[in-house]
Amino acid sequence: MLTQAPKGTKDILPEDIYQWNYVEKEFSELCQRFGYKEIRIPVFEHTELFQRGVGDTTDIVQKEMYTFQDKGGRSITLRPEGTAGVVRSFIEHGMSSLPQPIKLFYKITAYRYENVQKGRYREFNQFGVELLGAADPSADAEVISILAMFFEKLGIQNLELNINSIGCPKCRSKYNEKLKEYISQFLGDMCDTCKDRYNRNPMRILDCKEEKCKTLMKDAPALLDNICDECRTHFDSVLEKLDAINIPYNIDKGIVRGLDYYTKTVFEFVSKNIGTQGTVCGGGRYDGLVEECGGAPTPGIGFAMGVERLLLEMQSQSIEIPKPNPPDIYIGAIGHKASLACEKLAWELRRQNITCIKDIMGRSVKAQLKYADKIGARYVLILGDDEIESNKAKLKDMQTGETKDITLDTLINRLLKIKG
RNA sequence: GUGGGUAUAGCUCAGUUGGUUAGAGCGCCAGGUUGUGGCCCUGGAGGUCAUGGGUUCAAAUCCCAUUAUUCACCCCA
Repeated sequence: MLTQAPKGTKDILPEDIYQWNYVEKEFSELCQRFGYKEIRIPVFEHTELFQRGVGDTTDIVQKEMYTFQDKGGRSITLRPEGTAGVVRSFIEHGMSSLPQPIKLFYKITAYRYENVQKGRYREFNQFGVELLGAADPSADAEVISILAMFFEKLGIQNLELNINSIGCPKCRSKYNEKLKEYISQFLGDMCDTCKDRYNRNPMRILDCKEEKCKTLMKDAPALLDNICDECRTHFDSVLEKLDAINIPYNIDKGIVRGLDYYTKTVFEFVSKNIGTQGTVCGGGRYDGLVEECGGAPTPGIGFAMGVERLLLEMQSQSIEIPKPNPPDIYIGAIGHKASLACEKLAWELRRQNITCIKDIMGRSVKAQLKYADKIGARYVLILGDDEIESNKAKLKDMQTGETKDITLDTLINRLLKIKG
């Protein structure tokens, strides 16, 4: 146990970190290109924020939160997602009096106590965007287009965009009545969880994977066919805008996001080849959330993307991520005098932005060369007494194996030139 | 919370019907004359055979439990 990371957590090792750095950088750059600014929010919040924001009836709040009491007796929860914290920050810092809309993005870890499987961990990483203060369908389309462009930028193909509208509270309560009426005739034949859902959140029954429930629900009225005129117009307009920028989508009447705050547009990008947890990202509109959390009524829309799933998908599509450059030069020293000269030289090279590795093991020349080879150094310079005397050294090109005489004074310029 | 698979060196894996001191490849470290990598050769370090019980003269091997891991259900990113 002592030497084992807790269940559902993972080290990201030095040999893999370039992949994370790459997608993080690409995401940040793209968001900024759309006018979004990064926000960093706390890893933990007051538990009630998530109870209120994510919703008391959700699985996340009911059984998946890392909740504990701090030494001051407060109930604290590790964030299970990012939206609630961002909304809290929006309210706390009075962002409604900044020029609207507020466009934010973030890169966070999140925590859910669930059983682990492929593409699902207890500590996981999300990239997210929240757009607050814009009620227009253009906002929905913009947020979705960030994702489409992000995938395009990374070279990811064939993710399916599924989209739906789950209406506003008004049409949803009407629909819930209608749905319950439909279900009531054979409620007795459904699975236990669905019986439970019937009272708490009947819409979830549409999502049940039990065969018997599925067949019973086959002819159930779809929410999308029962939303009010305003929601319908909004939805049609979102689709029209997606068409205008050639983003393909499937209308999926079955999408019911698992968080209570969603209204109107909900969507997800799904992969078929990274296992059963194929949702790479999901999002939607949450026009009631800011008010629910104590702010002025403010529309909002956003998404969250699972970075582990994103990387899985990139691997499954064999997308190559640029690897970091190997060291420009390795400097080896023989003897005391040389090692002092070597310190000075390495310092100067590094100051000039040259990646320089030097011996700190006191190894033999042969071992130093071996090491330089293993770390992929482009050049090797060996310094001994002779070189210091003559102020000349042999610079070895590790790719060709050639060595050339070079005066030490010109080394830096020479390397800078080679680097381009 | 539920079900299946798996657990031997840093990594990938052998290990016979239970039978001496548990192996290989890769990796790591050192060496193969005086100051030069890759290939080759030699040597070395590194294992509580996941943990705890049980059966047996004898267990990495058979049985039970626990833990971890993995895949799936549920749910989600």
